[in-house]
Amino acid sequence: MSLSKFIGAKSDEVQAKRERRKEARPGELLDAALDLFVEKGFAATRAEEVAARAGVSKGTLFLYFPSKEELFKAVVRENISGRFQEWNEEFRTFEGTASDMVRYLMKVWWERVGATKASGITKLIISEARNFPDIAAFYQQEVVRPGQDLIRRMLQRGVDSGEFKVMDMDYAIFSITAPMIFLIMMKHSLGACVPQDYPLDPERYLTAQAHNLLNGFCVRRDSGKEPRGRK
Amino acid sequence: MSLSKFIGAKSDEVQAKRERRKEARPGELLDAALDLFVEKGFAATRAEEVAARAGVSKGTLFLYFPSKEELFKAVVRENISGRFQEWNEEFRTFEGTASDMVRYLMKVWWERVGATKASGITKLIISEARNFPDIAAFYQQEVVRPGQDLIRRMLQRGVDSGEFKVMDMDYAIFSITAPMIFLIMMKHSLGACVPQDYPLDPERYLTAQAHNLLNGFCVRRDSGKEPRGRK
Amino acid sequence: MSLSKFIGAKSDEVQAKRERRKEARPGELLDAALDLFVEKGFAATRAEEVAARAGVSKGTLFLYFPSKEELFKAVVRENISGRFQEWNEEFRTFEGTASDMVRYLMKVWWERVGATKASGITKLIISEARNFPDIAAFYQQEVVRPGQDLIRRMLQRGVDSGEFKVMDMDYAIFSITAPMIFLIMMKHSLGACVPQDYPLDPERYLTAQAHNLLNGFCVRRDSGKEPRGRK
Amino acid sequence: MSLSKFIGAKSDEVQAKRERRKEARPGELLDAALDLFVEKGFAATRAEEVAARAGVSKGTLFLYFPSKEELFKAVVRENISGRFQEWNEEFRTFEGTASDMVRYLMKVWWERVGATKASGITKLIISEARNFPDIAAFYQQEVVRPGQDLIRRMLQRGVDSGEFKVMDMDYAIFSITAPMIFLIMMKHSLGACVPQDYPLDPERYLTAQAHNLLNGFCVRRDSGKEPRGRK
DNA sequence: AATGAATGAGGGTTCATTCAT
DNA sequence: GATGAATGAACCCTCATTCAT
Repeated sequence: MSLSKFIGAKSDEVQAKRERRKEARPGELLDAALDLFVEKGFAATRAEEVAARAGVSKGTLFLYFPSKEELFKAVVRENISGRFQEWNEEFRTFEGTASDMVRYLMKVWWERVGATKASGITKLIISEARNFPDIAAFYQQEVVRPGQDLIRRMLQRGVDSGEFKVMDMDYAIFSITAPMIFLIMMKHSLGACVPQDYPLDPERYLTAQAHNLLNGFCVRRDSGKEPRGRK
Repeated sequence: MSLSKFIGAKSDEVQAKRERRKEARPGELLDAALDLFVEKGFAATRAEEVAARAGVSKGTLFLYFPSKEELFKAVVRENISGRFQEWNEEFRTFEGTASDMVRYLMKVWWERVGATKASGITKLIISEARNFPDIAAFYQQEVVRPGQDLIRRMLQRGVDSGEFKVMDMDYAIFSITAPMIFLIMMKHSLGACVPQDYPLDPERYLTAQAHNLLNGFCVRRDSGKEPRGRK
Repeated sequence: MSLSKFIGAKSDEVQAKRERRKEARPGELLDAALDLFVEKGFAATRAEEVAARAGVSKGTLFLYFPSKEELFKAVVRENISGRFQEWNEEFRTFEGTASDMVRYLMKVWWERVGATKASGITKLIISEARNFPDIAAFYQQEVVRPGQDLIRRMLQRGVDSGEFKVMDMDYAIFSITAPMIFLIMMKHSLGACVPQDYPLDPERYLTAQAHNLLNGFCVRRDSGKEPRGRK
Repeated sequence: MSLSKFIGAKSDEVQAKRERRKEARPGELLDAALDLFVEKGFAATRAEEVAARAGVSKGTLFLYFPSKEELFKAVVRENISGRFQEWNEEFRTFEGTASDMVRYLMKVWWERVGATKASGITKLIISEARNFPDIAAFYQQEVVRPGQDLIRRMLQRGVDSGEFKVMDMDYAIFSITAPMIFLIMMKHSLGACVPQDYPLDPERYLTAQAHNLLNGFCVRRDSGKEPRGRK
C-alpha cells in the first residue's frame, strides 16, 4: 500500500483505476473468450461478442490481440497450467496407499481443474483439435503426457508395493483419465443443455468411479473369459 | 431389390444406375456432411465443401436440404440409430453371466458404433451441443437415456443374481459409458492429431477397461476410506 | 457466325448472352478497376465501387480476383503491353529520316498509348510505385527499358547518318520521354481537375515539342556556356 | 533572430529550447506528413505513423490539426511557396541572354525546388489531384500559373530580342516545364524504386535538356514536314 | 434435376478521432 | 499541452443462399 493514498488523493486514485483497468483488460478478454470459445466453438464465436462480454468495444479487442486466432492461442496458453512439477512433488511425498492416491488424485483434480474454469480449456481443445492441430500437439505434450506420466508412476507404485495387480499400464492409465475427460465433456456439453439428466455430484461420481476401479463390480473375482452370449 | 433388374435389360441398366445415383444423392451428401461436421465443426464446415466431397455442385446441396442447419439436423437424424429395441431384445435373451454381458456390450458397441462412422455423430453432438440445444435434448432422449436404461438393466441383473455388489446404479452407469465416450472423443480429436500418442488398440482397451471395472485394480479389497495424504 | 443462330433460337441466345457476360466479367472489372485506381489511387478505391462500376455486386468481384491487391496486379498485367517486338520491327523498317522518326514515334505513341486507356496504367504505376515496388520494378523492366532501348536506337541512327549531332544518349532519351510522361500525368491529374487550364491539343503539343527538340528554340546556334546571371 | 538570446541566460535557454520545441511541433509534424504523403499517398498514410515520425503521440497530432484532411491541406499550404514575386524580380533584372536565362531557370529551380523536400509537394499534388480537386485548383492558381507566366515572359524576351524564333508560346512553355515535372516524378517514384536504372545526375540532365531545347538535335535545320514512314 | 454465377448480409480488421487522465 | 486507451464507422472478404439456365 503506497503513501500516495494519503498525499495524492483523488487524481492518483483515478489514475490507479485506469491503470488497473488497462492491466486487467487482457485478462478480462481472455476470460470472456474462454467462456465463449468453450460454449460455441472458435468459428461460431464472434469477436464483437467477446469484446462485449469483457465490457469493451470491438476495436479494443484488437488492441490487445492481433487477430481472433491469436486470441484463441492466447486463451489456450493462458489456461494450460504447467503445474506438473508441483503435482509431481506432491505425489512423490504422498504417504498413503496407492489406492488412497488414486482417490486423492481424482479429488484434487476435480477441485483444481474439473470444477474450475480451467476445465473449459480441455473441452475447447478436444472440440477444436482438428482445426488447430499444432495446438493439439502442444497440449498433448504439455498436459496430456505429463499427466499420463504422473498416473503411470502412481500405478507403478501400487504394483511395486504389491497393492495392485500387475496390469497393462498403457491401458490402465486411460481407466483413470477417461472418467475425468468424460466429466469435463458432460459439464460443458450435454450436461449444460439437459441438466435435469445430469443431476450427479461430480465428486461423488469420481469417488464411486475410483471405488469401482479399485475393487471391481464383482463380489467374487470374475474369470475374464470371453463372453458366451449368442452371435 | 427391384424388379426392373429383370425386365429392363441393358438400357434399363444404365437408367437404373442413374436412378440409383440420383436416389443415393442425399445419402452421399449426408455422409460427406457427417465427415466434415465431425472434423471441423458445424460453423467451420462450408456448404460448398460438403457438396464437393459428395461430388455434386453447391446448388444441388440446397436442392435436397433447404439450409445448412437443416442439413445438420438431417445428418443427426440419419445417424441416430433407433436400434435399441433390437439391442434390448438381444440383451433380454443373453445367456451368459452379467460380467460376460458387460464385456459383450462393450465389444459389440465398438463393432457397431465406435469403430464405424456412426461414432462421429456422438463426437459431433457433444461438440455442438451448446449451439444446438434442441438437438442435444433429442439425442439425450433418443440415445443416451435408452442406452443408460439398457446398462442399468444389465447391472441390475448382476446385482439381482448376486454376481455384482450392490452399488449406486446412477453412478455405476457412467463407469460403463465414460470409456466409450472417451474412446470416441480421442478417435475424432486428439487421437486424429497426434496418432503416435494413441497407438492403443480400442478393442483391447475396452477389454482391459471391462476387466478393471469388474475386478478392480486391487489384489485385496481396498478399504475405501478417505486418503490420508498431506493436505 | 454460327448456325445455332438459325436452329437454336432463343435458349441458345440466352445461353450465349450469359456466357458472354461471364467471359466478359473479368474484363469489365479490370476496366472499372483501372479507371478507379487511376482516378483515386489504390488505397482510396473501394472494392465495392469497382464492382458497382462494372455493374456487379461486391461479392462477384472476389469471384474473379482473390483480393484487392491481386485485382491491382491483374490490372497492371492486363494493361502492360508487350508490344515492343512489333514496334521494334516497325522502326527497323522505317524509311524516313531520323527526324521523321522522332515525330512519328511521338505521334503513334499518342495514338496507341497516350490517347487510350492504356495511358492510365503509367499514371497508376508512377503514383503507386512506392507502395508496390515489385510492380514498379516489373514495369521498369518490361516497359521502360525496352522503350528506352527503342528510342536509343532511333537517336543512334540519326547520329550514325550524320543527321543528329553527337550527344549524350543517356540524357537525350529523357528529352524524348519526359514530354510523354508529362502529358500522361497532366491528362490524369491536374488536366482532369482544371481542364480550362489545359486546353492544349496533345498531338499539337507533341508536334511542337518534337520540333523544338529537333531544331531548338534559337535562331542561331547558342553558345551553351554557363549562364552569367547574378548569384 | 530574437532578443531573448541576449537577455535570457541559462534557465531561459532551457525554457527557450522547450518553447522552440513546442513551437516546432507543427513544423515537425508537417515535415513528417509531407514525407509520408509523398511516399505512400494520402489514403495509405496512417496518422499514427506521421505522429511517430515526428516523435509525438497520436493524440498530439490531432491537437494541432483537426483532421487528417486538414493536415494534408496544411502540408500543401506550408510547402507551396509564394516566392514568385522574388523570382519575378530576379528575372526582370537578369542581364544575360534568353538562352542563359533558360539554363539559369532550370538550374535554380533544381537548386531551390527540385533538389529539396519542396519537390515532394509537386509529386504529392499530381498524385492526389483527383482526390482533392480544390487543392489542385489552388496549386494551379498559386504555383503553376505564376510559373508559366514567368516562363512565358522569359521566352517572349528571347523572341522580342530576335534570339528565339517566333513560336507557339502556349506549347513552348510545356517544353520547359515537362522535364522538371518529369524529374520530380522520377525522383519520388520509379527512381526511388529502381535507383540503378536512374543513375543520372539531375543537374546534368537539365543542362543537356536546356541545350537540346535551345539548339535542337539536328545538325542542319529539319524541314518539319510530316513523316513519310510506312503506315 | 443439376449447375454455378451472382448476391449481400455478416464478421474480422483497420484506423481516424475522441477524451479521461 | 501531451498521452494513449478506447471507440466505432468503414472496409475487405467470406460464404450461405438464390435463381436463371
